[in-house]
Amino acid sequence: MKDAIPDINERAQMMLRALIDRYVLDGQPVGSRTLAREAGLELSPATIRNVMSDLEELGFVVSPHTSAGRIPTVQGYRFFVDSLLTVQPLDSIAFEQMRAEIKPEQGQQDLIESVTGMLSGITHLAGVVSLPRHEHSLFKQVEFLPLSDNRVLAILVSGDDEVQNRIIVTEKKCSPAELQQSSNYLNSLFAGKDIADVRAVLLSEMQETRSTMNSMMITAMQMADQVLDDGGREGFVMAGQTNLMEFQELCNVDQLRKLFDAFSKKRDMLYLLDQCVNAEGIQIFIGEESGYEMLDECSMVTAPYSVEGETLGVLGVIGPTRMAYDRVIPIVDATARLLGAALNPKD
Amino acid sequence: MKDAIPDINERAQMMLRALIDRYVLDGQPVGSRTLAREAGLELSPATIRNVMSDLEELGFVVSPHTSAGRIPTVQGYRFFVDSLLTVQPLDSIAFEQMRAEIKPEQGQQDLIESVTGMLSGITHLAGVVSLPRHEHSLFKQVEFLPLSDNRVLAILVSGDDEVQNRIIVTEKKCSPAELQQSSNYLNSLFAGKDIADVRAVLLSEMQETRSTMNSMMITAMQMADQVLDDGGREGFVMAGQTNLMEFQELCNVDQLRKLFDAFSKKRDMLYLLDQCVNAEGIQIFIGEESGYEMLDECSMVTAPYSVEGETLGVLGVIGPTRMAYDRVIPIVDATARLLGAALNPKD
DNA sequence: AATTGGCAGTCCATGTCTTCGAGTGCCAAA
DNA sequence: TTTGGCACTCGAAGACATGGACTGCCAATT
Repeated sequence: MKDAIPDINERAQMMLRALIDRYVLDGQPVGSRTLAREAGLELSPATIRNVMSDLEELGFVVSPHTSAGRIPTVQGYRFFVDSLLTVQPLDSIAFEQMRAEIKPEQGQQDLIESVTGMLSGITHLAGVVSLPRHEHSLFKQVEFLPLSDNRVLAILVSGDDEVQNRIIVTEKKCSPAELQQSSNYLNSLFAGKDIADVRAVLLSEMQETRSTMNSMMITAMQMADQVLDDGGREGFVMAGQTNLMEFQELCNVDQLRKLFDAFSKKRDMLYLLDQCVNAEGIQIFIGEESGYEMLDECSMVTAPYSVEGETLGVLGVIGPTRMAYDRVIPIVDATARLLGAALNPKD
Repeated sequence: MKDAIPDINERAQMMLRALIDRYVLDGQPVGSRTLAREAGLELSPATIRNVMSDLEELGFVVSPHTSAGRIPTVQGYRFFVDSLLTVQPLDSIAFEQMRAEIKPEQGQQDLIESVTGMLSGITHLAGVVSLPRHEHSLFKQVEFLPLSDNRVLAILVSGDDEVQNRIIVTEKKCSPAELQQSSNYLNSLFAGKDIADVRAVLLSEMQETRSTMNSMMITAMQMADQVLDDGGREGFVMAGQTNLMEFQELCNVDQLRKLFDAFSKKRDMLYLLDQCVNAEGIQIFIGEESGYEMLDECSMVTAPYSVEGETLGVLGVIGPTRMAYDRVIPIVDATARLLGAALNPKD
């Protein structure tokens, strides 16, 4: 009873590390014999057992039943990644290989998809990339094309050369000439401005100076309002979900189904990803820490990606709790950097 | 040896139907007792056994082992759907419900996705819809926007108001004015023409009359060439894959993995769907008939959808061989009609 | 005080046996 | 042609024994 601070001495730490390393390999509970052989320390199994007993008391490991070896708990992994894990940056050869796989020339959507695929391909886990935010992108150009009746196809080009097209419904039927007028008007008025600002201006204008506007202007404003309402056009891209089927601990169909269903719940996934977008660097959710029951057996390693200091989104991988964090972390990190670079317009 | 044509009399057919109906319910081999109780015929199990023995000889059923009931073979299903199955058209209430779920106002991509989701939602199977072909769509308008260096963002609007945007690489750096000229030129020249024709004209023009064109025209032609090369922009949309996890016969992880991997092989899936696009109405692949090993335990029910008599694509569902064909077929059929209608521009 | 070897005990995985039930095939009777 | 009866087969499920891989604890050793 001398000290409440647990005696988590160097040797015990070494053992926890060795145990996790071993457990990551095959997912089997690790016994004292095995550890004695593999830990590098010259100790007998009996000694190991004593230490393991301590680690168990600290909550870092458990045995699934009386006469089984130990497996790491969530707390065990947490301590491991926080204090024990030394990540070395990706070696430059691998980094260059990854860079070569990313072709910034392509459109943004394709870029994101190829990055997601790469992420899952390299790690053999499920890769996920949230679509970049567009909040501070610039209004570049808008075009309107008449469809049937009072439906109009609007094409909005923003400063980063992303094109959105959307069908909007107008109050009355518009002639091609009217549409042309409207787009000219909007283009001359707003070109180069920040889209978020444009919306704000638009709304106040419409309320305050409505009477002084002619009908063309009103129509133009109303259409612009619809176009610029991005309605939270957020999303994410996933790849390699089937990789998770390789892991026995996820291999019962029920578990898998839960997982896959979760992946298709856009709202939940976005919420989860949003939690990571504000963090500085690599974030690691282990098991239940994510707050989502369906991801209980899973961990998530994420990193935000950014262009010129502004964070645009998050990317990462989802895999079983027993993943090779030391290998995965640098890969996620590198991918975030590379994606940021590829999205930088002045490359 | 009197007759090679098997004596597949009415009663035997009734039994095969009853057996399949029963087997579809729970996937368990069906024994003579059960059938005697449920088939509606007033016959003893012993009689049933005799008939079953005949059906087995014909290859319509097998028993997985000596003392088990019978299950239908692929040939059994085939005979069932070809000769025994009476599909009644979807009742009008259900049909109207489906119609209400399809909103033709939205863009084509969204439409396809919602239809795919609906298909899998209603059938509890995996739904798949191939993207509509665009071969005979009309050239409506093209716009060029300068990006960095000699990259140009091209926006092509076709007659069905689909918008494609693509980054093309030009030989030399183009000024905005030049781009404007080029697009004007192309728009005036080709507006309203069939895109396939436009390409053909383009190619011959470029070769024959090159000398008489000014440089702007050449540039315009070259860019148009890149834009119109649709590079087989074909694809498909899938939904509800996780529904397949409900079926025990697909529930071992290996099988599932094969299946899911197959789903993500774009090339294979397209080939498979292409096989159905030429058929008139509902097509049914049972088990190995698809020619794809990974779909051995699966059946596929498809129907082409078309607008004004021209087939644009295929849609359908993928599920276990023991699916409720009588329920699924009318749904697939109705969906194809509804999608065709929703895609019809003059709705 | 830390480490170690030894020993009893626990628990799971595996294999064997048995039993039980569902189902078939065949035969003789109706 | 249909039916009941009977022997037989096979798989699923439970009981049981065996072996192996552990742990926990204790006493001996360093």
